[in-house]
Amino acid sequence: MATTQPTNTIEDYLQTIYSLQTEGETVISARLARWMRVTPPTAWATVHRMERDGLVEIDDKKVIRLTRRGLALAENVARRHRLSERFLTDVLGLGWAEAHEEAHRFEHGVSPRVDERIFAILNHPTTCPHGSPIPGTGAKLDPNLVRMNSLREGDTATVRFISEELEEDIDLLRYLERGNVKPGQEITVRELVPSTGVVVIETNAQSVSLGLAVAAKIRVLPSRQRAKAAAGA
Amino acid sequence: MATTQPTNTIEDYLQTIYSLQTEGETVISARLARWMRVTPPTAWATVHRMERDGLVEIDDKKVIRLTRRGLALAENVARRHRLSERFLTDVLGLGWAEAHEEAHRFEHGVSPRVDERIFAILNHPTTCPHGSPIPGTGAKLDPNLVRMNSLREGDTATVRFISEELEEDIDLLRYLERGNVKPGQEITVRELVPSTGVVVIETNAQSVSLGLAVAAKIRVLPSRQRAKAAAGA
DNA sequence: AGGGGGCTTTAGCGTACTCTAATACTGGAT
DNA sequence: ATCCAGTATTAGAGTACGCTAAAGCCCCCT
Repeated sequence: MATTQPTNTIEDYLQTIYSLQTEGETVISARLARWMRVTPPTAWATVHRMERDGLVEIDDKKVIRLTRRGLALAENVARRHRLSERFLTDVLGLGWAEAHEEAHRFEHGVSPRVDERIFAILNHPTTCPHGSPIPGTGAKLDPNLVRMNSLREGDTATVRFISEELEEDIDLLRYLERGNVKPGQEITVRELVPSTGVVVIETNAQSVSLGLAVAAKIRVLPSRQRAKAAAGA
Repeated sequence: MATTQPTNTIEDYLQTIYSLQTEGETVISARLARWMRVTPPTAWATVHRMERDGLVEIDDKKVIRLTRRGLALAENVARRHRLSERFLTDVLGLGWAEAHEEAHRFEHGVSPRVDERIFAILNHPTTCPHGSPIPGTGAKLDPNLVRMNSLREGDTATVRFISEELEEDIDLLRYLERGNVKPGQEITVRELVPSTGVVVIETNAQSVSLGLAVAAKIRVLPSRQRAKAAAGA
């Protein structure tokens, strides 16, 4: 059962599984391997250690799911991560794009006492700078959000959420930051031709091009809108 | 030569060796083992890995000394540690006694960027809350300081520095905090009888008793003073 | 001289985490 | 029916760090 504190590695896995799971993705070992930048056997072994320790369950289709205990620990890690991001941007003045990477190192050193103090100093924030809700605050992803790739040309919407998955790519984050594709920003879809695989949006009078796979991991709140198909997964 | 980043463990050893070395103590493996709370064979193996990696040298008397490279890394760790302590107390409002323990976890997550931001926000502090100089600021331990156990009854002095070694004992730190034995505090020696092994001092009208071994690890700046013997090691 | 105590060092082990190479499985697409 | 891609899994290895048990060393004190 491993009563001891999870290692940094295990904390990272917990956090990743948690993010994928809450974003409605299926978690399998191979995906974790890519995300964590380790080889498949490494991820496999680690996930099985987690199963042994009662943090996850693996069903017959090899889908990994957090147990109650794993979820509790994962929420704790995610909270520290997102709180750290807020802290690093709002108090220390780090860039929006760098925050994720820095928080990744920072989060492991945040004790409950420090968590509590940071939370207070930030005035009880409910989301990280990229829009993910901070566990423990009661905040949830707004179910009215829609994936950006499901908008149609001419649609207007407000950016609300950048997937944690995209945050792993700091160059992409920098590109989004330069293009102002950040929570709160209003956008208009200029071009969206599925066959080209590209969506072009306008933010603050600048035009930004994104691949559809990327757009699918950005969630927006449509403005007026003749409701289109998919909202969820 | 290990170009890779030191592990947290190695960072901790570097920091400990650095503290002992700059406080004028001789560093041997057994002492590190006690400080790090590991068994002698563990400390021995770790120190030898450090030697292999060019961080320390071990002379024929088994005394461990930082190499140029080890020193540079150690200063970096010590800086992050002491800066973290300042930050945790001054910005986050943690207690003086808890700061060391918390900083111990915190320091490993502080990147150069974060170091730089914290340093700026704190307005370029030169010491940690317990009086240790922060490397990189040019600050050094004042050579006029004297170990508290070398004072005589009736002497008055100002506390300037609590050894990092004492900081490992959080109960002792709490005791010192309650008794106001902190940098900046003026004290008067009420009793100091070597045979009893105890020194009794007065701070802010309260009386505090300390063992001589502890007093030897607290440095003070004597006030008027008919100079007594030892000042250094 | 002899005995301790404290320190060092070797030997042997165990866990976490990482890799490469190679072997299975599984579910489509030809 | 077959083959391929992606995935899972086994085998074999290596490093870092921890531990216990058991020698060795050295120096000091009686």
